[in-house]
Amino acid sequence: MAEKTTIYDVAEHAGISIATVSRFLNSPDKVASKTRKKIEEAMSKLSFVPLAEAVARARSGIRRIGVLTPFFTAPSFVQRLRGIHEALADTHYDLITYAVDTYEQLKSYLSVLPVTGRIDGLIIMSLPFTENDVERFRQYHLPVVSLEFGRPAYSSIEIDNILGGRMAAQYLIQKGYAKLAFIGEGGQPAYSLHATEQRLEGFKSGIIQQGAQLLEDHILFHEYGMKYAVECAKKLLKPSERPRAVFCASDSQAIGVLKAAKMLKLRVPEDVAVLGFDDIDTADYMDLSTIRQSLDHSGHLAAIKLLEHMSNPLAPSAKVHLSLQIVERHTT
Amino acid sequence: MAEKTTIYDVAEHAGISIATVSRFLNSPDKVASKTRKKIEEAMSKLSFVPLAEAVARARSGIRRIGVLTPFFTAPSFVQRLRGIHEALADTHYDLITYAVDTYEQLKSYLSVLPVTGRIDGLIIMSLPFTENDVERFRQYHLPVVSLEFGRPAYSSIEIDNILGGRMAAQYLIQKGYAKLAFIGEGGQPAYSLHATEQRLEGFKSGIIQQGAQLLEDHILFHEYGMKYAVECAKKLLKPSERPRAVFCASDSQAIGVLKAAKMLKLRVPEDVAVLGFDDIDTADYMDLSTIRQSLDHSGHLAAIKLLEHMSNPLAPSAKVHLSLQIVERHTT
DNA sequence: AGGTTTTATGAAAGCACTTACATTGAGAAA
DNA sequence: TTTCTCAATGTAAGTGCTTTCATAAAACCT
Repeated sequence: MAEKTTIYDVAEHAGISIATVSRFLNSPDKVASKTRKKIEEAMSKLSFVPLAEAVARARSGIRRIGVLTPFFTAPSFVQRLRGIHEALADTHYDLITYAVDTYEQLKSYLSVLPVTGRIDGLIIMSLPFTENDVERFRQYHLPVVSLEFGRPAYSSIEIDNILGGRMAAQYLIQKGYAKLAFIGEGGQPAYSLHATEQRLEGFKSGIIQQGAQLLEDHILFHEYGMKYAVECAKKLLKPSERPRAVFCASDSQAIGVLKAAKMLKLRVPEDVAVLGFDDIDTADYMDLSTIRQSLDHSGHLAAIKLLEHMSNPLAPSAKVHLSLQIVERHTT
Repeated sequence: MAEKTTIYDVAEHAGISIATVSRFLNSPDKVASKTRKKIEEAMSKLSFVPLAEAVARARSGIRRIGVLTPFFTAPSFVQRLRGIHEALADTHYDLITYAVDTYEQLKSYLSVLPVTGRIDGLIIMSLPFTENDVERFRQYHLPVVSLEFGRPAYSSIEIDNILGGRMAAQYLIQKGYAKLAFIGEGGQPAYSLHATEQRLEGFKSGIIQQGAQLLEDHILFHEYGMKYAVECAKKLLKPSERPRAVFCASDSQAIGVLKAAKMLKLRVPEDVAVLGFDDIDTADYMDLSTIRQSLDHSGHLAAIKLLEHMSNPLAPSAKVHLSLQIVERHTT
């Protein structure tokens, strides 16, 4: 059996110390290019492959962070992912994305990930988990930070959806719109996360407070997807009893409304005003007024917090509440 | 770092030495049953899992695929990623994304990833690499499939950008537009990938063939980003010598042109027609005519091909050329 | 040139375990 | 009782790699 080549062999062959070889493996930019060349040469000559087990042992960790995310299709998830990536860019952590499609999958990941040792830390994005899961995370010492959903006494980055709804109401009413409507996503119960409902709740309460109108007929839910959004919006905008302004629980939906309005030859905001939620990249392109929850930033924060938990298991868990911000563009 | 319990903890808890614990793990019959009991007790109480075992399990059951992608901000990357994820969904592969920001980073990943054994297969997305890199991949037996960029005799999923450009020209001319313009992304040389240039080349050749007009002033490049796109489009659309139709090397840019047109109160397509490239999700929302390269599908294909290479190292490498398709909506 | 900061490197101390070797104390044989 | 085994356990030296710290060399600054 061929004797394993180790970094010692490589080091000897290249006439340098093992430390430098190791450094080359982990952060090549810290090694002079001249040395780098020598190492590369030696490694390829000896066809060296580091022993994963030894690496893991020496690092006492696998250096991987997992992200549990709804099967990414919604832009908002991508933006958060971007924030996470950014925060991890100059650490030595690899990012593994676990895209969740069904409730079963979610359950399975939640129970398996802590045990298998595939990751050193986990970010749960916009997905619900139970106190049981938390218990398991604790037992296996898996640090977890969640986004857009939280558990008591467990770190998370959240926004105040109720407040967001209220802000929307206040803003629209103040702009002079009295007959309001709401469009949200129904669909998958597992993912709903109350976020939509909370936004609606806040919206309602704001409306009551300020004395405007939100007819039952003007509260609509539809499945995730542009088609549905457009369809739904058409239904909303057609009748004579048309709302003056529509608040959507997400930008994607707002874009659907925009499209429907165009098809019905309605001017925005002259005939209907549209307000979204999220401020995804596209919102800017489309001049959509919306409520910004700093998506990139929230991902970033989650990653930072997770790193803290990982480097210091005693770090107190904390909930971060991101502030929301009305972004006025040309649809309101 | 997940504070793993070690055999030291177990040993301490059981009041014996680590060697005995280790022995218990490896050959339990060498340990007195009384001691054995104590160890078992301590282990279960501390929910101890030997690191090496965890590593081994993590490595044997689950393999890893890396994706090298431009720091993802462009929707087209995300869609391809989605396709990859989808293809991997019911396999036992974890997906690790490496977001590349600079040329140095790219170089570093390309040279280090094959060596470190962190991944079992690699997908390179829209990023250039050299024959040298290919050599290295071979040497370290790392299966690689690339997207939107290829190497001779190496598996990749590509599209014919020149043809795409030609299609654009043909289509626009046939629609009756004679004065044409082109907008592409300049910016980072590392990422450009010729794609833009090739599309322009094809566009030009198509125009020559059919005898239409493409003034030098009507060929513009700008940096990546919506701001730049809009700015650039404004410049293009302002003067009296305005083009009748604009072909953009990407949908994002086309959206920028749409926005600029709106700001300048130009009707689309009555005053200017706009044709994009990619057919990203948003294109549909915006009713943008475009040339579709099935992004999701290409990611999917790449993943499938990679899996094939991984399970059978002798599988012949192959280039897949995806076909392009004009999607006519309402901007042309 | 002189001093200071930066960068590249090596020495050596871990990491979580394994294992060869040493030690201990019982029981068996003398 | 003394000696000899031998099973049960501990000690400590590896394992291949990472990482901290110190140092030497190079790059910057007046």
